Amino acid sequence: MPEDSEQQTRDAIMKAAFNAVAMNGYSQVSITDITEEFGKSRSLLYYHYDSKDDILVSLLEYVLIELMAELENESTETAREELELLLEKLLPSSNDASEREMYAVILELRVQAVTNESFREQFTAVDQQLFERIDDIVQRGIENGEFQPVDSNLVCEHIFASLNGAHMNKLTTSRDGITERTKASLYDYLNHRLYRGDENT
Amino acid sequence: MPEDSEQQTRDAIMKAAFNAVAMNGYSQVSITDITEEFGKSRSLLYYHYDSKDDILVSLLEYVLIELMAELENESTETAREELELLLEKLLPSSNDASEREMYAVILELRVQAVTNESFREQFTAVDQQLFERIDDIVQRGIENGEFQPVDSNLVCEHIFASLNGAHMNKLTTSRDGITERTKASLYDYLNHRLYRGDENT
DNA sequence: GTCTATATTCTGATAGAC
DNA sequence: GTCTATCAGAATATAGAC
Repeated sequence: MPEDSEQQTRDAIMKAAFNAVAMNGYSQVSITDITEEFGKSRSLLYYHYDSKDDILVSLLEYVLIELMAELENESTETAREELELLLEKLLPSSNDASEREMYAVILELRVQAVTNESFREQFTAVDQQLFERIDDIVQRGIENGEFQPVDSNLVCEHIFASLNGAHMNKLTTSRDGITERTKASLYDYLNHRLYRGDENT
Repeated sequence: MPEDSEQQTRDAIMKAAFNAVAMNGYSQVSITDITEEFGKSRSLLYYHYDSKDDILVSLLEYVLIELMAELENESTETAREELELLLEKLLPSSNDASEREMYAVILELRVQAVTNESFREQFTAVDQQLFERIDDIVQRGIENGEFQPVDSNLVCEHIFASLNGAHMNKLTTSRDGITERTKASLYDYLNHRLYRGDENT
């Protein structure tokens, strides 16, 4: 099923917009910046999209779809494996620059949700999906006895906040070893609050 | 010690810039917006500040100083009291609009740190201070036997990430009861990981 | 210190040729 | 579909009067 060329061009524009935002941040990005990343003419953007706003709203959809695709389920033996696989994707320890770019762009877009209702709706929906995804895993773990019988909502909410906070810390400060430390602290939490085995200290 | 009038004007401009960012977000704010909040002429801004950039960088300092002032120590009997007093300030449950504005503006500014080195330096320094503040309390609690003998760094890192994530969730999504739920999940964590008393479930 | 007026550059967007 | 040329308006910033 080959993509038609209209869709290819639109994708290329999305990639250009992504790079432009990654480079200078949402607050600085202009149509000219996107054009330069795109490599074609400025007016061509307007042939494929209605306005700058249209491009940026489309970028949000594009990025969120890409994110959710990366988080697709893989079948695992245990709930714990599934949870840790998901967390590893959501909080990659690698210093992979493209992973960082991805989460940086999402953060830039996310903050627009503070003052932009349509952005907020999209993030609300994605968070809801992600929350349910984690909740399913935790409940599965509780039911089959892998996990302690915790209040799943409470634990998921906490995992969720930790993840968002971890990205924030990683992307907006330069404290040493912040990624690894935040991650270790999340696993420490899971060890004590969720997993079985009396390794409590 | 009455402030001189130069400082008063600069403060008024800072408040105007704060309101302008709170209203439309960092990415949309213009000198004209700030002028309208300020109520005087546009060029007066340039008499007191060098440039738009200068105003925004100064706003960051202004807001961070205000934040740190709000978190000033109060003497408490127990470490737990001190910790919870601090967390209450950092994560107010009230739906106070001005508290929300404050954290919204900080978030807007914080995300600029992704692509702006001087912003990142400032947030790194503030986070470092705040981290040490929490770390002191936790260590005090451990030493006097109030808290469990945890790895203080690990626990503080986790509290820290949860706080940032809580603000993010609150400000960029509309999930129901998100503030209370995130907060409850943090206290659940403290109950099980830090406080003594065998209320483990 | 504060204003009005203006210079200048940049922005988003369109028209029209190919 | 893609380009060049161009518009109208908004942006930051400055000059100069009071």
